[in-house]
Amino acid sequence: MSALFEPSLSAGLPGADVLAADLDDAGLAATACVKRIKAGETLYVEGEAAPYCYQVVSGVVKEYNTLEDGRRQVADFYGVGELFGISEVAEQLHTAEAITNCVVRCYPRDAFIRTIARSPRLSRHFLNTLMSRLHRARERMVMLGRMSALQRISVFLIRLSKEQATREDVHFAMNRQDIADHLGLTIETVCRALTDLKKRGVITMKSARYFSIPKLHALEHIAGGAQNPNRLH
Amino acid sequence: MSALFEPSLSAGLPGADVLAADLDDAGLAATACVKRIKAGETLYVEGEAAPYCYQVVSGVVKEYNTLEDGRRQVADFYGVGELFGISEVAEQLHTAEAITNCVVRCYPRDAFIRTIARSPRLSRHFLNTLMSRLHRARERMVMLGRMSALQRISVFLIRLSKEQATREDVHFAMNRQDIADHLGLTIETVCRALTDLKKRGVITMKSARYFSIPKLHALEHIAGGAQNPNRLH
DNA sequence: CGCCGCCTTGACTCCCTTCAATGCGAGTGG
DNA sequence: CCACTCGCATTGAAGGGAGTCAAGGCGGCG
Repeated sequence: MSALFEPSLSAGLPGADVLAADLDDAGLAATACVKRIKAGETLYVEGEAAPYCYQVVSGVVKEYNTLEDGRRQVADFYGVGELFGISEVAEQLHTAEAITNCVVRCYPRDAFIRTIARSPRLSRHFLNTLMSRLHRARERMVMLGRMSALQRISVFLIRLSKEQATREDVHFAMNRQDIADHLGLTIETVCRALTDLKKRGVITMKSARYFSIPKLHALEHIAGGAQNPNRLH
Repeated sequence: MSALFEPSLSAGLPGADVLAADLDDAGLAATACVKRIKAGETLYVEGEAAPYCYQVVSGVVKEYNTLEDGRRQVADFYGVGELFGISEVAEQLHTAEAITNCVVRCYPRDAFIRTIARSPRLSRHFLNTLMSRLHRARERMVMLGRMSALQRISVFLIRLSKEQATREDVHFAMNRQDIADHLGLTIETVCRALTDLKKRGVITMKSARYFSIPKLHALEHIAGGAQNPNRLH
């Protein structure tokens, strides 16, 4: 479907995980199965047993946590090639849901970990994946803990733009609610921030799901914290 | 000095990292050196080269990022036994500073990674460490993105209490500013939340650096999101 | 005692949320 | 082709939680 995130892989940007080919070499391909899930369907739910871990073959998946009151925090979005659904315990820590129609490869968790640990090459690769995942999480902590709504949106738009390796007609695979849940905002605040950026001429939007960045420099300046925090309203 | 975090290690709670003994076995001890740093001193700064990664021998270390305007986001606090200062690139992503007087063991980064990857046992152990670190980061994202000040403080107090395995005279190794920077709040808000919990009788404090939890259940209830978000003021 | 760093409290402001209404595009059926 | 609907996105108005600014309070130490 949409090519979201794919460019990041071919470009070698963060997002490239352990390659399927590598896993094949290690004999994991035989144990893996492939699953198709439609947009909006849930792959697994927080708390349930985790016999498998997954890799996106096509489409985009989101992982999130739900609070008692129903609000959600989207931990991350995963695109083609990315691994997800694996943790130190055999229990899912998040709920995973397909944002677009998806194809995912499922690896039996225990065999996966055993195989990875046995191969120095895979170990190293997977360690790097985890460390860079941790890095991403840390960057998001800064965003959630210390940035204004406008800054968060700016950072997010820049990220999408980089992943798709273009400043023209960058695509939102996720809806406004998902963006809000990812950035720790409400859907209204997301809209208002986007409107604000449009009014400033920093971005343009040909539809709700596509934007361009005519003034990347200005966007980066806002994202970077600009002396004047560039608040909303 | 203070025993903060130590109980967590003996209790096997998250926090126990690759054991020094294991690293010794792998022949890394020979390459490691030990360093003493006084409270308040900086071990490394965001952006500089990262020839080493570290493990806390005694004391408590904080890792943080600084924004243009000087505000900080404390990514994590590390206690005895925990590894820190390692990422997928040979560059420090955070600034590390000693909160108390500390002793840390320094491992040459490249040798460390190579050795880990070569040993299935160490690989597996380190993978688990990273995954649980990622888990912690994700939990903090929920906290930063979706919780009120009172909830964040409650979660933090519970965490400290668990790590020190007591509900009596739990110790803050860090000052209020560090707590604020960790929880994405201001120092004043931290104080007010603590005062609020004291007024409710949920916690008591014999001094600014020690607290007890007479009503753990109530604290957990507040941390858990309580239908009524139990806002501040 | 008096200084100094850290902590606490108060008053006010403001960004973001909340609540509510409207807009808009896609799909459907008459 | 158009009316209708439904989900999603946008905009407006009002209120509140946390930030900001400012003034003490408290404990440790020379």
